[in-house]
Amino acid sequence: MSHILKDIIKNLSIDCVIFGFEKESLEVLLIKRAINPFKGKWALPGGFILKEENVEGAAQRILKVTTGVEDVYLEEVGVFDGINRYPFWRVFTIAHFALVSPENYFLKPGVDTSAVQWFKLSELPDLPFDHNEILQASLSKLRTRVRYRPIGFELLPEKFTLPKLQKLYEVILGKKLDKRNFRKKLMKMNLLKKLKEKDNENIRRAAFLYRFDKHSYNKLKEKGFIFEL
Amino acid sequence: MSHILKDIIKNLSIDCVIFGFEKESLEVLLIKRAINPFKGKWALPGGFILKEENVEGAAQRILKVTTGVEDVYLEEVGVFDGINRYPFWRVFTIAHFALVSPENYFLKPGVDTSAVQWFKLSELPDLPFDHNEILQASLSKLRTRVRYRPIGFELLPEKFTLPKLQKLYEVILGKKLDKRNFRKKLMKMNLLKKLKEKDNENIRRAAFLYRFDKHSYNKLKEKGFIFEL
DNA sequence: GCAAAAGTGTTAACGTTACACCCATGA
DNA sequence: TCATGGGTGTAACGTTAACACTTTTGC
Repeated sequence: MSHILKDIIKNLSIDCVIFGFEKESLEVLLIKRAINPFKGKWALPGGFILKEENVEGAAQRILKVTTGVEDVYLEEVGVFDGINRYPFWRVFTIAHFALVSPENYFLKPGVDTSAVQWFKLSELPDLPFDHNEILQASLSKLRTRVRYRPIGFELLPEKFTLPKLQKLYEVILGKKLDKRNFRKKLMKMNLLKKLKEKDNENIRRAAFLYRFDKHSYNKLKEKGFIFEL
Repeated sequence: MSHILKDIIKNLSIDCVIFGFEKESLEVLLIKRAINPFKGKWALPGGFILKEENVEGAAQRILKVTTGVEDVYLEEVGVFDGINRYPFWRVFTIAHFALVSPENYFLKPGVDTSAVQWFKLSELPDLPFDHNEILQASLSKLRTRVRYRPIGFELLPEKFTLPKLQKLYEVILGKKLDKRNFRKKLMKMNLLKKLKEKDNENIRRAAFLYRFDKHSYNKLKEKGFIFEL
């Protein structure tokens, strides 16, 4: 850590599982550790909390300085408390997951990290500490959460197509969805604004772009609307 | 605290909202603080984590020594992190809620507490620290949770009647439920075992007693069953 | 015998699921 | 012109919601 010891709360850290969706699959951003313990191993980005920080602030700072990823959607997963989870002294860690649209960010290995890289869920290396466990818990929370909160959009660029969104849900939930039913359900919610533009990717027929309308969502939510997919 | 300072992790505490259901209403168990800060005020039971403890163990110990409530259902709500939430030094607290069937326990004020008492939700005193906020967050989590996990039973004695169970859900969810639909839904789940006994309370017609069948639930859960009410 | 709470089925409305063809575009 | 993925409606089904009367029992 670049912070001196007296600045940090020694017994409390943050670890983040950063999820990204790219090339039709769900990926996790790992850092290669440049310091001990586990120097040289791929691990979740993490770090200690500074004395004057709150939890969310610490998490955002740590993501930024270790990976270059900035100002992202973050959700607390829970506290991990294994007595020997950190080899040098007792550290409780507050696990989070972050949702990121990979093309929005330039990755740059930063503090205490020698590399940053996306890994497909199916090609994850074995992780040090209790990071495997944290990853599983985060994934499990993401899968439940994504059905009841409109957070899937956080994994896509601001403008996205319905086929992409559907693929995203299929990948996260691990099952195929019916195209017509999926669209019908989403459209009835009135949360997506159809744009005049189309997607210019290298596919055959271009798909219309949509934007998630956060403002409408907040208004509906106040009236008791509950997102469900 | 009765523990000397070197035994505790100074920057990490536990606070618990203990919910109980009695006389047809939802109540919260508060303790009267016997030490500073806020000596003499009603507050959530809480305390510091010991160096060799895990979080759940600490929470169970704290509940036991402060209120006499033992071995209860506990769920983590989240970390509360206000920089000045504890006036003497920086303390992050891991908030939990506990579910308790009040008649199962003898309350006894213990470590650092001079009294223990149930308060109706509608008659809560103003709480010190960020305990009002913790209480609201816990209540909100309970309300969501109770619909998707069979945890309502934790608030009732082992044997309970369907009218009591329905009342419980009505109180937590804040709306009246249809008797026939409620029973139909529950019965179809095959989670309740009807007993031969009836309730011997001072009411007119006695209601049959039921027991939640945890074993069946676990088996169903493995097969993908999701409780929903 | 009456007041108070327990118990019990049916129907209509609604939401979910299943399903197949035409369209636009680039190669 | 054909291969690829985008876009669209309807009917069957299952689930939820609405609703009223009979039973038991203590007073």
